[in-house]
Amino acid sequence: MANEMGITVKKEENMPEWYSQVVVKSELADYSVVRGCAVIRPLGYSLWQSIVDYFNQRLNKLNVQNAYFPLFIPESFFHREAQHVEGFAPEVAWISTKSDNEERLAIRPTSETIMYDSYSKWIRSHRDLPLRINQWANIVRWEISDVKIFLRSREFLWQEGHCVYSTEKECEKETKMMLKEYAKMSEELLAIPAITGIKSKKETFPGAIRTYTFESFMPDGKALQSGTSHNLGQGFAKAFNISFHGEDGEEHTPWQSSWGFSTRLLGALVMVHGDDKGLVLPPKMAPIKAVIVPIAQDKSPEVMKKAKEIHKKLKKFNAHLDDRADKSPGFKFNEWELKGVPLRIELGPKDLEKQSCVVVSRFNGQKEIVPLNDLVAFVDKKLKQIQKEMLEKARKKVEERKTKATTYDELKNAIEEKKLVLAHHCGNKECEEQIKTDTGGATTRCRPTGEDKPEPNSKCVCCGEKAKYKIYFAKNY
RNA sequence: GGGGUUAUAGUGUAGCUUGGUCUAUCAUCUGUGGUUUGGGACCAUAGGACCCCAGUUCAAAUCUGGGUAACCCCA
Repeated sequence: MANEMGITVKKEENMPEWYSQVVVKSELADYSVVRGCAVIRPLGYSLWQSIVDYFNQRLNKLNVQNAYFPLFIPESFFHREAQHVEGFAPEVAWISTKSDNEERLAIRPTSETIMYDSYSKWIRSHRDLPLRINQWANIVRWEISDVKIFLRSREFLWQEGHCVYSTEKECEKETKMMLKEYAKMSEELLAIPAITGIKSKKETFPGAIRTYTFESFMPDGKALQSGTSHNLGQGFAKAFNISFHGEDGEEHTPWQSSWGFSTRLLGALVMVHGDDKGLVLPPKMAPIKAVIVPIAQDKSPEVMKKAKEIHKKLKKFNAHLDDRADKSPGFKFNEWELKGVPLRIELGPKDLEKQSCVVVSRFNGQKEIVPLNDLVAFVDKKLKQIQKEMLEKARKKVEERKTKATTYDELKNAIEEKKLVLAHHCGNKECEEQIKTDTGGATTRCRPTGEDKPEPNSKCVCCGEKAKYKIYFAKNY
């Protein structure tokens, strides 16, 4: 039955509207009265918390420490690195409250400058390196006025890691390592296939010499930049006077990297896994991994008694017992499906007779009758299986959308067909711009890791100049 | 930057052209009581709204002007 409580549009037919409905109706997040900003509700925040917990464990293993730097950045800091100021100037929000002789302050759009000012004081010796610091923070980028919750908003949450190394080699090695960490997290935790590679010159972070990226490919044929790891070279170090005494007694300029991902990942999670009934959460992300729905609970005290028993047994999965008396089972089924809970356990009088229950998987709708005695082991196994199968399913969808283009027409057609297109490119910014114009906004995504070498004597798909590398093209979020 | 559309309970809406039983429709929602329960149950009962400011008028949700906000289209 069509009802405005549920999702009223199909994912395939109108993805922007579908996305907005899923996010709001599942209570992940909500729009706010503040223009350009969204509210992350408890369910949405718990998903972010899952990511934070996972990543903090990884950071600990990688000897990265968490810290916190000011939200405000003096205007002059931006001007120290020429490309950095040029890249961020249009989207910086400024504080207008200040006394006459005070410097104007920006609200951080990213924290390189404010952090590196401190770094210059802290780093003296090669013994102080490598320095690896991460901060969890909120970020403001003001140019955005139309909100797409998690994907585009003026304020968002992220982590930014900022490391300093004594050698170029070590810096490059760890810049790449962090990208691998991101890809691993995307696939293991979020069950989202990661496409990794190097950004083109045009898409490189302002102030960096090289940007590694992991891209997620959405079901509507658009790519989403989901995390980046930048080799900053020595530009910021020079601009912020970071130097160290080497073993040789000489003064040296260190090498730096920065890397980050944001609450955008939650947007990807919704789009990749969600369906016409709402959210679908991978078990590792779901705050509640199973919900128990008793049938005829008021008529049969036995049902409630057993349901409570099961609830206790499934505590380690943070199972939820939905014992609301004023809601029918059908209502509950729909509601928990909307919220994406991985498993639903139905328990009614008919099940009690057989000492079993019905377990339904959210992501494929599969129903299984499970003996009550085997339930805990079954749930454990099933959750692991679902986590794996969700990644496989998502990966298969991405692979189906990958294609290659050797001519400009092929490229344009493939983009039109919502593909992720691999083609030769000359590496010129002007040529990238031309492609963007001709394809209705498709941009170069990345030179895929290990697959970006051009064929001998190959030419750029657009301008016909000698190709420098192979690169993915797709429309962009 | 230019053009268009809209603004009514928590949500979605009817009413506006032609001002007057509008004491504002319907559904959902929220509270309470009861009957229900294997795919969005039902009955009873209560609650909740005309974006803001001015003007016209005996009389404004409705007409006029201004403001504000949102959405859409074009550059």
